[in-house]
Amino acid sequence: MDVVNFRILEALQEDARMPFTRIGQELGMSSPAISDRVKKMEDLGVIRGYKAIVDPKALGYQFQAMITLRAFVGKLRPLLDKVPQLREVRNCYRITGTENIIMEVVLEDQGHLERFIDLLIAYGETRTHVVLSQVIAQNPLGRPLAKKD
Amino acid sequence: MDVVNFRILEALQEDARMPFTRIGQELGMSSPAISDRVKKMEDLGVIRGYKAIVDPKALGYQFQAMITLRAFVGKLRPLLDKVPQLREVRNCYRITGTENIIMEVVLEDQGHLERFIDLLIAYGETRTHVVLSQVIAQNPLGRPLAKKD
DNA sequence: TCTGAAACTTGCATGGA
DNA sequence: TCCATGCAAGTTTCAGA
Repeated sequence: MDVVNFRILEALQEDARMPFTRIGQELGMSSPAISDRVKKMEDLGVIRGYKAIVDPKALGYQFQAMITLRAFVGKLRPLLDKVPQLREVRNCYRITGTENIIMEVVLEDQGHLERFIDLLIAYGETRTHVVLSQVIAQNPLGRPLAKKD
Repeated sequence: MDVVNFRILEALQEDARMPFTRIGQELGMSSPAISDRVKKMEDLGVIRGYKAIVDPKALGYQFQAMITLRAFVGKLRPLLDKVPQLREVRNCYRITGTENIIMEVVLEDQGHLERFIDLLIAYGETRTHVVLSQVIAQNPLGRPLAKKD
């Protein structure tokens, strides 16, 4: 993971479909050299995949919400098993603190929000925060400053 | 936005680098047809871009955290202006509720977490939840069920 | 939306630093 | 180990229908 790899990561986090030839041009390298480095980073798990970023609003999802949940005793494991089946959940984290879980969800309308909360209250106490706007979205990950290599 | 477009979105959310020829094969269409539809969805803002998904741990970030913040009077706007400059912030949302802001951050070590919190307390009261694990990451967005088109 | 041709990109093998 | 070159295979783009 030298400076060149971080430049490549920067480019691919900005546009995952950027051709290796163009990345190579910007770095003064050939495309096979870029290709090799990318493959290596994929194998090492540094790059976990490439995803199209889709706008929920444009698809008809009126709300986005962050929901925290404090699981009832014995209900955390069942919830963790359930969450992957919920198409509304875009991201879900186990966290420290009084709440156990925080998830980012997309909802079609108010009725959908209500049904979704109804589903969750079987597992724990929830707090819902409707998203007003996204200030930062998928900010690229840069090189850690403390890293010495 | 017909069913074909949703199939294309599905494919590109799973792997943004998937060739249009292969998407076309799976849908029984030619690659120019796929290309046209993708370009149209880009122009409409349905597809906002393509990003490589990078593993923070593999880059040397030891912690991930969700931080909520309740801004002091008059401090919300300055914070919103500041947040885009913070490389630690991967996502940031304005939300409803007693907290105004929730952000997902990556941190190199405990000292880094401390410095970051120190920076934030000038703007409001924070609550930090260290991420233990990510249960769901970037779950693809599907077709809204209520949508009629 | 498809076909077909041209331009471009990627993958692979070889060779050099 | 890392990179450049060259070639073959695959992909995207553009025109015309």
